Amino acid sequence: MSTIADVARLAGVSTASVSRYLSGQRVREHEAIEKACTELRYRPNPTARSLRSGRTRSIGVVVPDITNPYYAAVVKGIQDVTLDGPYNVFLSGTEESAERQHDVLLELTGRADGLILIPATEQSEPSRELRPSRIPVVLVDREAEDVHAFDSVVVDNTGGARLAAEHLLELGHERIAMIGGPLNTTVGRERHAGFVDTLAGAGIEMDRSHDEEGGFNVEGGYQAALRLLGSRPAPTAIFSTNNLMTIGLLRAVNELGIRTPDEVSVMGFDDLDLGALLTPPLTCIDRPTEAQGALAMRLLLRRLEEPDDAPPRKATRIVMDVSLNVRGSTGPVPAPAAKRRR
Amino acid sequence: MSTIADVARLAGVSTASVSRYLSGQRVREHEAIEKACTELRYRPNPTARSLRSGRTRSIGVVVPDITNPYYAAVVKGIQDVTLDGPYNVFLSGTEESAERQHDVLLELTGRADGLILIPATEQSEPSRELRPSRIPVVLVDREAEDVHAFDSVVVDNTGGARLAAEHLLELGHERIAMIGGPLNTTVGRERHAGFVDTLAGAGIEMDRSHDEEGGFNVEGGYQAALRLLGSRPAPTAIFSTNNLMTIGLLRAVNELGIRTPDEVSVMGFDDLDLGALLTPPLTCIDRPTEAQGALAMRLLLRRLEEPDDAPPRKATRIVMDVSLNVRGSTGPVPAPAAKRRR
DNA sequence: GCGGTAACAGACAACGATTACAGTACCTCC
DNA sequence: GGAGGTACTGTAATCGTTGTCTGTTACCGC
Repeated sequence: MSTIADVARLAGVSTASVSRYLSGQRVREHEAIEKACTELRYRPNPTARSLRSGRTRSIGVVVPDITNPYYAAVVKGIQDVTLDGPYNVFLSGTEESAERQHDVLLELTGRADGLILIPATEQSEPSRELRPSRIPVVLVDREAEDVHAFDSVVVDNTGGARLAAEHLLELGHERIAMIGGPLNTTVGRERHAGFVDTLAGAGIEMDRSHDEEGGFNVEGGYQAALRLLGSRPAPTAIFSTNNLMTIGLLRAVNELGIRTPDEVSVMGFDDLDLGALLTPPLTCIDRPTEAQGALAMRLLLRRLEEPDDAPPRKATRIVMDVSLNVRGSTGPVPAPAAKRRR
Repeated sequence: MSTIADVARLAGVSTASVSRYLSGQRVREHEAIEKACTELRYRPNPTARSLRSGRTRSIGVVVPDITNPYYAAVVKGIQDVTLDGPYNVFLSGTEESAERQHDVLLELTGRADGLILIPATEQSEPSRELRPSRIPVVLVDREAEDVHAFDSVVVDNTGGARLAAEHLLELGHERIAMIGGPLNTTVGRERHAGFVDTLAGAGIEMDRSHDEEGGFNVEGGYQAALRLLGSRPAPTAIFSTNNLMTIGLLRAVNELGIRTPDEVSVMGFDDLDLGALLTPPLTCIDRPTEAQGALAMRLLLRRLEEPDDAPPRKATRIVMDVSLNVRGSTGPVPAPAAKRRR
């Protein structure tokens, strides 16, 4: 690899002139320099630039698991925004482990100018690692304990859960179950509260045994669904509060040979990749995914482009709307027959 | 951020001693240095290290589209291997564009020690960008024109297509259609040849109108499927040669209200995320995904850890086996009735 | 012809780490 | 006591770039 010194020598000027030429300043020998650059196939060394300038021109993106289509979509949204900019993306996975997240954050704060983080768990308070380094951070999907410390992009979890509850109520369901996430996460809490409170507002108290927790993963959703579908009286509708648990739920329904929506209505928070192609197609709460990532990246860019002496700006918190996507997996309560029987 | 000089000052030693301490050499004042390091929360600046050592401790991973679950799985496999190593991962997307791939490669060759590349298209010969930089590259899934230039990890496309053809033949199908990929890609060619040749070997010539091309994307698969399902006589079985086109195919089948496998058997190359949960569950050619990524990363690590003066090693080409996963979407040819009718 | 001022030039010092080199202390052994 | 070895130390050069500082030149108006 040739260096700026090689170019300078070939063009018969100083390295300073080459540097100036590269940064677009007027330079007398610009023709000779340009010629030398192409001849030597010169590309400035990004590492040296970073050392000198103190900016790495990289951002770090930390997700729990890239194979989760939701996270992949967020990353895609981020990439769409970075596309024409100067920033490259470091991608790291935490596997939902607080310890690993700690390591990853420590590593990336040294290598990146800014971070987009989907926290693994909320106990794993990222403030400790992140505050001292002073680099800007945007949280996506989940929030940190100290909401005001970082910019964040989240969705209206409470509202989404309310939409789900209202939809099921409208269909006439009363024995309604939910598969929630851990209540020590904001997302878990909000979706739980939004759902339970809406039911309560309609005078329906959810049976304790119908209030399951599935750990936001496929297996947890599957086990929870098995318990729900085996309970008597069984729920006539089940709301799963994230995509992975919905997959577990569908697997359980499938294995038990239970018909949807004739015997039980099911719906999820988050669409599935093939949600529309399932039989019946999945009713769900839809939320923006790529748009969430894109928005997070724009927030981050705004921070990165701020001059160092700019007055500190308060953390921005963006809440994105979700919508109800009614397809075939929810239907009227299979009431009369089933009810009369007992 | 504190520097090695700060630590040295606080510990009352030279920067050289601190550096030696950090690299594990015996140092007299190691206690004072350790204390100073923790007190100042010292973390060595990776950029400075890179500049000095000439190694960035990063690798670049270039995929066409991270929202494709197959590519996401490959990335996951790569991450699993990097987990405990010193390497960080730059992730870039090419959006299947040769031009964008060109830019990305140019950018990453300057910032990474090695590259794992899933080429966007094969016309976009990556050799031109990559050869001069001398950094090791491993190709995944698709190959470059000059096979011997780079390590690669691919799957047995021909064998997979053969398995698919044999499966359909065993079920008694004769009017068999395929939705292939572009024939200017190795993958497209191999899957096409494997399928067509196997049919021919059984004395079955595929109708020209049943030999569709779907561009390896959802829309292409959908359009091709519409044409196939509308053709007369319609095929009794359709083989789609990648996951995206399979989604398009399923969408078309769904919209037209055609029953599988009663009216038409469908199968795909690559499993789908929810393939097992579809009704009927999807028969497909299964291939390793995360394992492909992990293997690629190990190949790359081997190159990266080679001393600079090592004798040049020939390119390694690894072909991974695929398997047939029979589920419900393929069945016996709906023969008698349909056949007799004409 | 001269002072003043653009408009550019090159030398050199950073940025933060590593490492070759050249000490310097201390110990051992004759 | 001195030679020679061991075990460490600090100084300074280096990686490739950029920005500051200090020229140097050309051209302007008077």
